[in-house]
Amino acid sequence: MEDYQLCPKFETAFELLGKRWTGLIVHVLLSGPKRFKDISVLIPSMSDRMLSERFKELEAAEIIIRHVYPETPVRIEYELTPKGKGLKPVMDELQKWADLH
Amino acid sequence: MEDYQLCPKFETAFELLGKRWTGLIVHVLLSGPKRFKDISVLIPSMSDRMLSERFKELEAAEIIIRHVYPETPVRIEYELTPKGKGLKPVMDELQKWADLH
DNA sequence: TAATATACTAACATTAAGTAAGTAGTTAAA
DNA sequence: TTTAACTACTTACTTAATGTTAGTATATTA
Repeated sequence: MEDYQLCPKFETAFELLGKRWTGLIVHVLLSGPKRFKDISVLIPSMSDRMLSERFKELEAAEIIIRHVYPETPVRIEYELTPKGKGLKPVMDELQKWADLH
Repeated sequence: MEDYQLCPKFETAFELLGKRWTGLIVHVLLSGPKRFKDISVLIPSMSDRMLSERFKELEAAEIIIRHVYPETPVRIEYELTPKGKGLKPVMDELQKWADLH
């Protein structure tokens, strides 16, 4: 098979999105910024431990930003960066596929 | 947050594609049917054990079909089903995103 | 007879994820 | 004024997923 070569960028993308929960978290954030608790309620089968870990990875990959609002009690929100929002077409196509099959 | 509810079909899609290697395997098969060895060469960081396991899962999910050609030696090829090929737009959008970021 | 090839499988080690409980900081109720 | 409640996590431990290495079955070639 010489008709194909794997693109490294594509591989990198899958190293991230191929991790459990990551895709769902991004998908949920596409509907707007959310707090830790919001997401853990929206994806109840995911543990807090995983959410915390995924948030850190997504922040490091510059897909989300963490906003700290110094209210009482403090409010923390996670929001997609432009890079993160760029995943919308991917999610939209996946949604179409999921609906169809 | 009452402005959002997770779609079960979407969740199911991610249970599959959110597994390591699955997305890359599908992506590779979009360029045509391939043999076991071909894919293990194209994705060298993946072990045979994983490829074997993922093939079974993808076959069970009706995303790929396994063809056995009784030649000598026997030739076995894995091909995307129409359902599997339906993932092309998803992969294309992800490729665009990967190129951009 | 030994070597090579394909398409796997098995046994075991390591890493990732799941589970349950706990922490720190603050607010409200008894 | 201890007690409880809430948010955003972290820690310790268990189980599941993945990685690593070696091996199997069948056949062809040297």
